[in-house]
Amino acid sequence: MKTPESFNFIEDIINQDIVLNKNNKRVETRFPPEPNGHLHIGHAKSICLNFGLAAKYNGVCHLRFDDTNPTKEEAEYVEAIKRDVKWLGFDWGKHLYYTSDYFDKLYVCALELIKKHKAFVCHLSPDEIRQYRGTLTHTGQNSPYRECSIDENLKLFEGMRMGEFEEGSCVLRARIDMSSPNLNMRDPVLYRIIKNTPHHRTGTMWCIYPSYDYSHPISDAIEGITHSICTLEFEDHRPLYDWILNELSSFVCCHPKQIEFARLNLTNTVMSKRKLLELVAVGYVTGWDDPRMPTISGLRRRGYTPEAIRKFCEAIGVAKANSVVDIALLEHCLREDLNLRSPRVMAVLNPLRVVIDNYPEDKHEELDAENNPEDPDMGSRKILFGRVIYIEQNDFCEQPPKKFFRLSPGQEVRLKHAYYIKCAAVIKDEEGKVVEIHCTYDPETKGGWSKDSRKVLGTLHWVSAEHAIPAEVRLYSSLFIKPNPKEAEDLNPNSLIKCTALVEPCLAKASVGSQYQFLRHGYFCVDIDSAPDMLVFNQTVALRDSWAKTQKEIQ
RNA sequence: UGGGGUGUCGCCAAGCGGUAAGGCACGGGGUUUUGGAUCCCGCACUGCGAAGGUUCGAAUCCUUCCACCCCAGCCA
Repeated sequence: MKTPESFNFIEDIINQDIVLNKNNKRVETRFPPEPNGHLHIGHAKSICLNFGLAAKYNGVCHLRFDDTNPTKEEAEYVEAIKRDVKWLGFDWGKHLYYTSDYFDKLYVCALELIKKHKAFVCHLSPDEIRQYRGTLTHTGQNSPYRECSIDENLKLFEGMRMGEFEEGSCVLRARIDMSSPNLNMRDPVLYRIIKNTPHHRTGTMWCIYPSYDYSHPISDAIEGITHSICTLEFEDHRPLYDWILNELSSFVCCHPKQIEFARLNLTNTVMSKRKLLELVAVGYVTGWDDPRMPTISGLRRRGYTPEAIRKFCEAIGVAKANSVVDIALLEHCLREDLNLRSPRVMAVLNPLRVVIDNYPEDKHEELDAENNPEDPDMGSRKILFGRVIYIEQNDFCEQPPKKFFRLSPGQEVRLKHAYYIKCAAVIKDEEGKVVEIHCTYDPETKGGWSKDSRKVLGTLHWVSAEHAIPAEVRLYSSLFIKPNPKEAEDLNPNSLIKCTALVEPCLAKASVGSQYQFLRHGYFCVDIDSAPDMLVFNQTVALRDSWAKTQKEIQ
């Protein structure tokens, strides 16, 4: 994490540009998603970076949909992306753009390149283009169409636009250098023909579409972007980005600076659109918003907060080294945020029936329970106590290991907000499994305090058998077993475990999305699958569990 | 084997010639009506991919080497 005085390398560049009075000290960035899929936590890094930089330098950040390939893009994704960016807490204001807004301008620029003899229509087949391009170690060969006259090219390109050629029969190419060691400079494709696939915004108005390499620098320049931030794999494209803007300098007003940074990788998950799509398509997850997915919609449904994600993006820093961030850092940022805002509530996931023998049969009491020890302003609620309660199965052990602070024969524990109890008898089934225990309580310890201030080691959560309501709880762990998953076989078969829990009655009217801490378990939120008669909770993240560590040491 | 990048603690990441920030993870302790939270302490003892060199002084400059990542879509 950076100290307040330290800047990341992009900020260093911006600071220097400001000192040199570049762009009139203006800072303008953009987040340019292609509407061909859903945003994920990796995009969040880019969004936080671009919008964050703009905010920090009193600039603006545009949201621009890079919609130059109708065969892959859909309007539905546009709306989903807007929703996600907004949810993350960023506002593009009036700066919502589409590359397709610039198709006319892009076309005129292409004409200009042709007139300068810097672009030509090439009739080589895709396969031939590949062959002519050469390899990493061998230079390419000039296309036989490279020396066609300007007038001929103008005519042909116009023909392309008019739909006179079939898909794949020809393309517009830049005329740069087939012997360049940088393959991107070997006469790259600027326009290709796409017929029969209407564009989600321009319909059938165009049958030629600009490539990323061609449209991106021009779109940036049109919008007056000062710093065009992208990921590392575009580093090789920067000479082309600059070449295009230099050749078009009389047509576009400014020349943005392309800066590349390392994309985010997280342990135990995958980030590429292809792999995420595969998880959805194969049905390993229920959809893009499955709570196990690293998509923004998945994280949102899981119960992540925008604040936690932003904090995380701040914590991981921005640099050029390829890296894989430990998912534990994301979870740390999440807990840090949820700890302060989540009301505490009791839920028993694996119930064990407890009868308190010396508690009157028909009696029940209302007890006070604070909603959040971190925040007194969140107030308190009443909880109901009675003769029969449920505790967690693993909060009882007949023959406890060392350092077991919970209920066992002879050991006194506190029921949170209620009374001290002691185990008096254990009832088992034929197989020897504990099915019920009988306890006695100390009436002098109401609220969980004793006058003699005797110590109890453990405090257990519980619910009243008579009042608790059932709820489905979905427990999640990482989608992949290995920190750096490669194949489907690295998938975690137990990434989702469902169970039926007993929860406090106050949750009966909990609304979808609302977030709670289930005491001693973790943070949970109400899932959209909830029905009036059956709440469904997603485990957002478990509480840190030092007992689990101690147990491992003991073994 | 061409070009472009990157290598600082288990994982991120500051450092920009003056003697290795911070966060996560991990370990120890205090406190605690969540084995939560919180607080304190420890955590790169000539070490910054390696080897040489320049310098009073090098993670920072120079040289050579090594490792890893990206590029041969009419995808972005």
